[in-house]
Amino acid sequence: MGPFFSPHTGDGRVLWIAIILGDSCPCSLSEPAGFGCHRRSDRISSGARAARGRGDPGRTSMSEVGHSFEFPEPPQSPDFPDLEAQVRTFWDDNSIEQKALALRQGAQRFVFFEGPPTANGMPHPGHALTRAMKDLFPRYQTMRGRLCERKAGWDTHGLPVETEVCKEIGIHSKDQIEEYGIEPFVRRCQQSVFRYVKEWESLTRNIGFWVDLDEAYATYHQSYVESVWWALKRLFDQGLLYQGEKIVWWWAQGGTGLSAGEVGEGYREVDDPSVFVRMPRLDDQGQPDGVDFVAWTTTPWTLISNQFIAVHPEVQYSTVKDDGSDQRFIVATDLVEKMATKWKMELTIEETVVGADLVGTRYRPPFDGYWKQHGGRVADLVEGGEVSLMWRVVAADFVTTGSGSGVVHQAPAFGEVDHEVLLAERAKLVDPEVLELLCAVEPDGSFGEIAGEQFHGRWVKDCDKELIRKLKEEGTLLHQEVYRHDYPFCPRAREDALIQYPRRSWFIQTTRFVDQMLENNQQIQWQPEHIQDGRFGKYLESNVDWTLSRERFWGTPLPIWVCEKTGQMEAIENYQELLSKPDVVGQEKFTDAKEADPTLDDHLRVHRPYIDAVHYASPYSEGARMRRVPDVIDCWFDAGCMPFAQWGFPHQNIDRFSSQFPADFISEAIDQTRGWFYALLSISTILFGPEGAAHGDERVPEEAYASWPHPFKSCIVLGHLLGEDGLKMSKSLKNYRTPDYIFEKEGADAMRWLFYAGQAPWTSLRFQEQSITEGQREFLLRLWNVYSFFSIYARIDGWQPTGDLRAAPGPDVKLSELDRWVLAELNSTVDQVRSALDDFDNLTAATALNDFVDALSNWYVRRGRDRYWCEGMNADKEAAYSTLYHCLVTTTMLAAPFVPFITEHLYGVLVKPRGDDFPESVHLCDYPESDAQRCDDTLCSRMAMIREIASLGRACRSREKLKVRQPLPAVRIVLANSKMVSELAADTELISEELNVKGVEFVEDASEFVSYEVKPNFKKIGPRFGQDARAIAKALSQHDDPSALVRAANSGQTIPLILDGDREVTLEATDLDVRVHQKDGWSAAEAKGVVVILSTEVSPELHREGLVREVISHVQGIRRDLDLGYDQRIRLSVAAEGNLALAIDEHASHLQKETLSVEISMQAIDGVESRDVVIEGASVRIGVNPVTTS
RNA sequence: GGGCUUAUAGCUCAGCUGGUUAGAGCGCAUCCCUGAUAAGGAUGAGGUCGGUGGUUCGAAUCCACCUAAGCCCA
Repeated sequence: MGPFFSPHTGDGRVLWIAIILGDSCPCSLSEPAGFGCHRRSDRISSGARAARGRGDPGRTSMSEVGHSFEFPEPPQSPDFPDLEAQVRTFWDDNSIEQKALALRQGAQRFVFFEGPPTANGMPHPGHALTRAMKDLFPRYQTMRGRLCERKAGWDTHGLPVETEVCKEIGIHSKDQIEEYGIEPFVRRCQQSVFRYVKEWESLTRNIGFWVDLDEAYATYHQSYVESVWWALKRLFDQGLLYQGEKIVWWWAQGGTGLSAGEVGEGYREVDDPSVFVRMPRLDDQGQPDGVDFVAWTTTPWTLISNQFIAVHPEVQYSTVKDDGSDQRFIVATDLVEKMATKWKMELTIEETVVGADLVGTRYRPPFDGYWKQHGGRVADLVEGGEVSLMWRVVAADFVTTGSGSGVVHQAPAFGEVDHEVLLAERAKLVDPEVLELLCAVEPDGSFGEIAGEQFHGRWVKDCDKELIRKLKEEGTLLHQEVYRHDYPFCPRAREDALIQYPRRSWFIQTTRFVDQMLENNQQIQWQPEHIQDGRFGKYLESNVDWTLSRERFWGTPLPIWVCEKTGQMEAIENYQELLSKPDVVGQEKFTDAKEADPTLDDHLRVHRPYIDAVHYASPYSEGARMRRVPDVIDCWFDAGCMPFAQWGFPHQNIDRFSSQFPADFISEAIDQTRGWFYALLSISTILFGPEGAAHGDERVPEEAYASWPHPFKSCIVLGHLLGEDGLKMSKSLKNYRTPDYIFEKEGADAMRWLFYAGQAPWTSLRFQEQSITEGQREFLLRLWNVYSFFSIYARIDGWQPTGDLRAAPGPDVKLSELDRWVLAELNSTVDQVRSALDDFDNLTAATALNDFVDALSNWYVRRGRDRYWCEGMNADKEAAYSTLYHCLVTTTMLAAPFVPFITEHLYGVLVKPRGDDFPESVHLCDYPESDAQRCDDTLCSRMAMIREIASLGRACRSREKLKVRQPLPAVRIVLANSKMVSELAADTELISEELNVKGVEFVEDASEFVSYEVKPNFKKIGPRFGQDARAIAKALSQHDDPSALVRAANSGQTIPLILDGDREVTLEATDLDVRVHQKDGWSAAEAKGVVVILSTEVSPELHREGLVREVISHVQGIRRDLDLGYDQRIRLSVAAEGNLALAIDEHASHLQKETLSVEISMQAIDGVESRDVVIEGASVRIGVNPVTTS
């Protein structure tokens, strides 16, 4: 054994490139600057590495020698945030995003609509989720070869903006805004709109959402506003935009209605009075007949404005007599007992009728104000005849007997449902207008004159007590109690109770299009599916006309001008049209302001108050002027116009609109169901549907009238992101971290992967930092480790891929079975990922990718590691490298839409060193396609069985406390399906290596080790035999020779079976489900269809072999502690005695090979790093001395 | 009060159109590996699939009701 004995060749030649290359570092020859060195001693912290700068990920490392190159050295452990920062810079410097678009010019489009966020609030992790999801599919489709433009957008209007500004200047009521001045107020609104745009842009950039921020649309821009105006004009001209009455939640002190969202914020539990009021029934002559309806309400102040009382048409009502006083009342029959208790009366039922029979009966309201004016009036019915105008019983389905008396007081001015009753009653009249809305309350919340002197001018809620006292005095009040319920208050003035109040508003007649909207909806691909007929479908079915107008300041002005004399109205579609009107004046309000302050945003030209100042001569009345109505519109309408307004259509960009309509894909969170999703669908339906309002405008291209669905074909509805505590993320709870924190710590890819691979996108997700780290380890790091493994050895061997981008192993490469297997898995993964992504299913795609990377790392690489260790190149090693490289590159490309940063980096280090023949970015590549030739289901299921067997073998070892290091004589395998035996026969080597056993034996007649259980294959048996399935199961389980059944099945014979002693059935092999179970007394483990029996006898020879592996293990540990390079030679000394010494002697060459020892000494060497280890209780001194070469 | 959704291991979640041993990851316990190593891996414990009733030969899966939570509306 010479000093330079080579463990590989055994003849003293030193073949290792690493050793020839120099004293320390095998990569020194062509080390690209800045890429570091793989030697352990060269290890530096990630921070220091970042400071050194590793160059851009696209850096090539062409060697000086011809076309050959070397893969760059992977860092010891990846610093993802650092890598991502480099990738961002690479994208920016090389305009990759723009190139991805340019590359697909002229290709079939994949249309994506960006739902505009508001930039006057800070983005939070939830926005990272939507942005990640919005990025995945466009990125994928681009790689699939389609052109996907992504125009960013901002939602800029609405009450939230106004509220923010109000907070800033310390005011909150509408009066105060007017006092402050609409002009400065609106200008402040405009200035605040992009307050957090920097944060939004940085989130967008950091998460890797490719979207064109430079060409972003903003809803307040003139061209956008004018598109909205165009839509409104079309609606107005078709009679679909009208003025009407609506009951709104009204903040009386602030003089404004509140949106549903704001009202929702302000609910709290309060005690309100609950009163039962007598309303005397009237006979045909209009005289009380001695029976009183008992009506119930929790808002006594609305009694003054009473118009009807309502009963449920199908509920039973009884006339009852109070035995004490002889008074008679009408209440719901079910409630008689309850009322008797409440009122402390003895009530006797005299007569019972159904509610419908009471309808039309007249009564007298508790207050006289309106009664005096309208008490005797009647109106003509459409169906003929007449009816008293008010104060009669009406039918209403919402009446319940859950609370109150079953008879409900109706004041349509102060309740939306009550108001609907009024509308329904109006519809029955020949002249609906005669049935006016009674409202005894002024807009400021005080009673009007009609309420009488006592209450006039006072805040209604303050009057409840006195009102009740008055009723009591008059004997009208039957009973009073306290009712605890939730009631809304102004969220910005916590003491101000809101009231429902009628306002005149502008409406869009969406109800006329309900059927079309439903039809449209049916064609949309929703995820999750239940949105279609569930939340969204139900919402459409219960559609009410869209309340468009807002009595506010910062929003798209409603483009209706009214003749001040005649009330005739006109809609205007853009500023230009306005200027073309006769004798138009007022536009100088804006130009003057602009002159005074040149920084004034030009877009404000079309906003309040400047637009309000513009008026023109009325064509309807000589000398009269046309002036704009004061309202602005609901900002949801703005957002819903986005498909055409983002282009300024139809005033410009007609072609861009038509090529980008409808969208293939949109995605937002669940709260957008009634928000953006509804706005998009309804506006598109009423404009571009078959009966849409856009018809007749010749600027509208044919493409706009696309068949359903439009304006979006598929939609992923995202769940909400929850905080670590499982609660909704909220600023006040401080239960979330900003996305920035994650970007800096874990990186964007880790966060994206969590979103895609963690759960279905619509489940609400608990955002736990820990799950980000887990996903990172499980997928990103695992992939990284495979890459790292590959690079280390490819560098050592100087291996280089050939062929095209993905460098699939060519026909001359001698693939091993393991290679063929991993290639089959790879190609089936390609298929799965593609079809899932085509179907907008990120979870299935991500799971398939994850499984593949797991198989690649934990089976392919692990099982094939030693193929890369042997010296020099050979056919098998070539196969191993080319297979692994092909898998890595393909996986990188497959994963690119999911984790765009790390894949860009991997592409940079795996592909770009090969030269300039390939796309400069992974995102400019075509998405991998599978090679059907490589798919092999049989091989895959066979390998799955081998992995199962290996797992069972390990379970046996674990149970017997036998380390894998200890070789064992044999493993016996029993398969339920004997056909698999021949398939697996070729794989015995794999199994024996994995389980460290000397022999593998497939046992067919295994009654010694296992017992058979034969069950029916219910899936086949069930439909065929129905009820007899159970009897068959019983007969099989009680069969006296199960192994005979198995033999019959395996040989393809039919199996006759007697049921319950007489009936006979015949089964085939496929009707059976054979299981094997281990018998006691053997070290065995079982799974479905297989039992593995381990032979645990350790002979002295095997024991010594185990001992040597023990020594090897320790030596490797020492090598690692000494930071030795992977190919560093050592001199080894083992001071061992007895059995151990014998073992070492016996297996010296193996020991040398495994530990890269040039020589082994059985005595301690002086001056050498050594350590004492314990092997089987005995202390052993092992010394390791690195060989220095010169 | 109405609509929709959800409920599966200690935690986070899979479980395809019903098929008889309900899966993964994390955590935990035990252990392995050490030439991907400030990594990696295995094995194990842990579940009457929210409850009750029904349909069915068979239900985590379908139906009804109930309970709890979330979202939306009122």
